[in-house]
Parts: sequence; C-alpha cells; structure tokens
Amino acid sequence: MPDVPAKSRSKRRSGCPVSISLETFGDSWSLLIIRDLMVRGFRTFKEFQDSGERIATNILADRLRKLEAAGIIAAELDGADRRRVNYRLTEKGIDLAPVLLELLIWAARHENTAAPCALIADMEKNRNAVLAEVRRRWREHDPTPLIPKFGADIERSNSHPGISGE
Amino acid sequence: MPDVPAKSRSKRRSGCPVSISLETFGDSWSLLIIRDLMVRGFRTFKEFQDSGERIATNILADRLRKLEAAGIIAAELDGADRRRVNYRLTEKGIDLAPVLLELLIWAARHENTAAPCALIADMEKNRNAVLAEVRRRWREHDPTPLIPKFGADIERSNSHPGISGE
DNA sequence: CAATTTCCTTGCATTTCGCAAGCGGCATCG
DNA sequence: CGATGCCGCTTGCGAAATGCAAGGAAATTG
Repeated sequence: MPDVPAKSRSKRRSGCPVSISLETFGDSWSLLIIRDLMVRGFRTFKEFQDSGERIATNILADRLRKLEAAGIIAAELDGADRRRVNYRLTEKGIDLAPVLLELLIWAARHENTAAPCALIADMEKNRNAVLAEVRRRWREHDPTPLIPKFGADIERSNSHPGISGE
Repeated sequence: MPDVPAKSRSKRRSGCPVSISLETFGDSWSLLIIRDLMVRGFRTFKEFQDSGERIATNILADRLRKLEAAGIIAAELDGADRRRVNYRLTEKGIDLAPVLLELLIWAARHENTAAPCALIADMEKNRNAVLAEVRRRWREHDPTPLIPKFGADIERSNSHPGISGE
C-alpha cells in the first residue's frame, strides 16, 4: 500500500474515522459517482453526467477532482481516443463496496425504492459473494453492469448470475 | 413494520436505493449525529453540540428536524427535567449501524485516524458481534459509550469487553 | 479544414452553511 | 415569588457551495 501524503490531521474536524470518511465523500454526489464506477461500469464524464440523477457539470468536475485527490479514483487518458479520460476506482475506492452495499440494503428495507425485493434479499444473504464479485470485476477490468439501472422493471430476474452462487 | 407515508417517489432524484439513502442522510453532519446516538450514548442537543466536531446550532437543529421527519430518530421530553428533549434512534435508525461500521473500518484502513488499530481489527473480525452489541444497547436503553471518544490515547485497551467476545 | 465530440470552465442567481447573538420555556435558588 | 441560569432552539449576516446555461480548448471525424 503506497503511503498517502495523509492530509495533515490538524485540518480535520476530528480524528474519528467516521468523521474523516464523511469529510472525504460525505456529500450527496461523491458516492453516486463511486456507485456508477463500481456497479454500472461507467468510466467517462459524459456517462456520469447522463446517469439519471442530473448532476451539474461543474459539481461533477469538482467531485472527480476531489476524489482523485483523495486517492479514491484515478484518471487516465484513453489509448484509443485521446480526448477521453477514463476514470477508475483505486483499491482504496473499491474498498468502499461494503459501505455502498449496506447503504443499498438499508434503503431497500426502509424506503420505497425501485430495487426489486428479490434481488436485495439475495444480496443481503450473500454479502460476501456480492463483494467478491464486485472486486473481481474491478480486478479484471470487467465493465459489465453488475446491477441494471433501477427504475425499469426487472422483477423477473430472481437469480442474478454470478452473485448468489455462493 | 409501520408503513411510512413514503415521500412521493417523484420528488426524488431517482429510485436507486443508494441515491435515496444519500438524500436522506448524505451530508457531513447527519451520520455524526447518528454515530453519537448509537455508540456514544448522547441524547440531548447540548451533547451533540459539544461532541467535538463543532456543528453550528442552526444546522444541528435542522438535521435533528430532518432526521426526525425521516423517521430515523424520535424526540421526546425528559420525564425528570421538562426543559430537556431526549433524542433516540428508531429501529430504522439503529439499522444504520452496519453503514457506520463499514465507514469506520474503511477510514481506519485507508486514512490516518485516531482509532487504535487493535480495536479496529477486532471490530472487523467480529462485525456481527459488534452489531449485536450495538443493537442490545439500543434495545435496553443502555447509555454506556460503546467506543471512547477518539483522540485521547486508548491504545492499551486491546480487548473491549462485550464486543469481541464472539 | 470545418464540424462534432468530450471534458470541462466561467458567470450568475439561489441555496446552504458557519458563526455570533439572542429569545422563550422551564427549573432552581434565595 | 422574583432573580438567575440552563436548554433548545431562532435570527441575521457574510461566506461558501450549488444549479443552470453558456462557452471553450483539445482531439477526432468527415
């Protein structure tokens, strides 16, 4: 693990890990970008922009910059099309998968979401399998969306290949 | 489970559970309040105000209001001292424990935090035990702080009673 | 070389935030 | 029962963050 410059602790609200996490990505947009990178296979500015939640371009640019500065994502120019910047999670970034998973499970249980219950129950039962699959996709640069965009009806797919297989 | 009025889905950015979670408590303060309620045994406005991160009073009041509206906390007048309002997590609120735990583990691993490594390793190995203990304390109204305030040196306590005990 | 795509930046109006001060309700003290 | 103090806020104000529309540099395409 490369030792990060480690933001001088004195500039922080406190040394509490939860507080530090929230200072790093605790706004309403950062985790959505991370979600898109992690489970939807997004890579480019344009994709994030069109991803459904209508983030403003200046905010998107700002968050990408901050997440990169925090070492959660990395940006690199596309080999084929040099206009294009491909963003990718770092290991520090992919380690946020458990946080996102718990967020997803909580909302699916307590709020009226577009997530199909069957899928959620499946993920809740097989947390580790889901996390392993997320990490595998990241390691192997597999861009296939793990989860379809919520909103469309996808109720019928009661078993998701590659997830619940324990 | 009482069916909540369920904020009309149309006012949301999207139906994605992660997005909904972030709209509900995805700012830099809400989860700190929840943390204080959950693991530090805080109950009153004053305690939150003095909890180390210097939240402004208007913001604190606003967040308490929103969290109550979201059904994550409940406010009730103290029986003994009627000036006092006691806040308490609802079941929906205590269900955020896994999210906080993952947040804590992530930051402890990747950032320079005030959390003693031994304690974190312990919690990571015994996630379920930690969560069970948090829930027990909530159920039994046990106000004992589960975790000491980070910042003071507490390195020596390498085994926390009631947590790592399987 | 002109047109298009991609990834932003810039202005500007609106909202949110941090900070300090103050206020009403309740309790305690003399 | 009047003075004083604590608790949970509200208000006002300047600063920062946000949303929106427009535009612009660099690379690619036609």
